[in-house]
Amino acid sequence: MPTKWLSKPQQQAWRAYIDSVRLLQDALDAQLQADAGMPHAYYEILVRLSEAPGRRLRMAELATGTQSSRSRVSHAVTRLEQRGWIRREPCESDRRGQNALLTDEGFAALAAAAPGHVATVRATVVDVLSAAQLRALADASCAIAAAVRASAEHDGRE
Amino acid sequence: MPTKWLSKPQQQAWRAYIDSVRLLQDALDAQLQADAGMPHAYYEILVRLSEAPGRRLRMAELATGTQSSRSRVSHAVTRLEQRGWIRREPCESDRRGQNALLTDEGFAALAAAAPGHVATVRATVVDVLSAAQLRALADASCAIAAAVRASAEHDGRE
DNA sequence: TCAATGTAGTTGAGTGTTCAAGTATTCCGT
DNA sequence: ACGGAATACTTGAACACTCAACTACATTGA
Repeated sequence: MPTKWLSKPQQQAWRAYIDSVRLLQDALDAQLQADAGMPHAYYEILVRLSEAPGRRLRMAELATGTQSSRSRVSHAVTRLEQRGWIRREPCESDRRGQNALLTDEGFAALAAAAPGHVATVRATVVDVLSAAQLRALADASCAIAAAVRASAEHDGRE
Repeated sequence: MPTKWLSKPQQQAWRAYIDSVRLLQDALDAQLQADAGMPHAYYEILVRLSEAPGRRLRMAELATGTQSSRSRVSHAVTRLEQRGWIRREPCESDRRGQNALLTDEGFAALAAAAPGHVATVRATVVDVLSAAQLRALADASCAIAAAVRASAEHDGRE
């Protein structure tokens, strides 16, 4: 099957999108690294844990919750454990499992980092889009996420 | 100033967006790594060079063109040079400068990688959104990119 | 002309991510 | 009950990126 290339407007849209994504991610990482000493991915891990009952989650849940690989989470938790922000504990019901548990220090670090992060998110995304634009962005994002998951499944099952 | 937290719909939109971004970037990297042996960032470097007159660009232009830091591009070009896909050459007009030049092998590698990449972009983004959605995504992206650049400038000048 | 300042690019150390391979445990079918 | 397959998680090596420091050249202004 011959490749169906992108039309001009499609290509422009794609580039605008992917460029903005790179800029935004770098900005988020830079802000959190400078002000809170952690990359954005780590911040998201702390957020998930802080919202979980008992501030603890199975490693796999943490991975799916943050759209990450198990390996990534495993390494990240190791790092966060070294800083005293997370503890590991064995899982009751499944002896293969581990829970990651947010410590009080971790919660404090998250609480300290949150205002600056939210300010950045507002300054770069939420406050520069109209409500309708933000909704449209969310809709498109859901469609994209679903498509990525679908195509990953496709690849997996052959 | 007390932090102005995100409203519920704002937070949902933000999470949908940032989750989809992570999924998509990982998918793009995985596809290109598997099929073409390079990460997405390297692919974009080759694309920029392929479109430039004489297939060559100053390092700094390459950096701004790919929304990257100079350091990132410098490391990447070193790596791509080792694979024979890029060559460096001194710049005529400014003896501090370097041009990155896409080799024929590099162009061939890009040509080989392009169909698979475009297919992924279609399957995950372009073909799953309506024309209107894609336009909306592009608009939002432009606003985001502008805001990121503006806030970076803000930080820089103090 | 010359010193000060700015710009272009590189480098190395430290950090984060991926990939493949590993261990340990649980699940499933017979 | 038991052997094979699946699941949960970790690990180490290779790779990519960041940050700060560095060299080299250019520009500015007195």
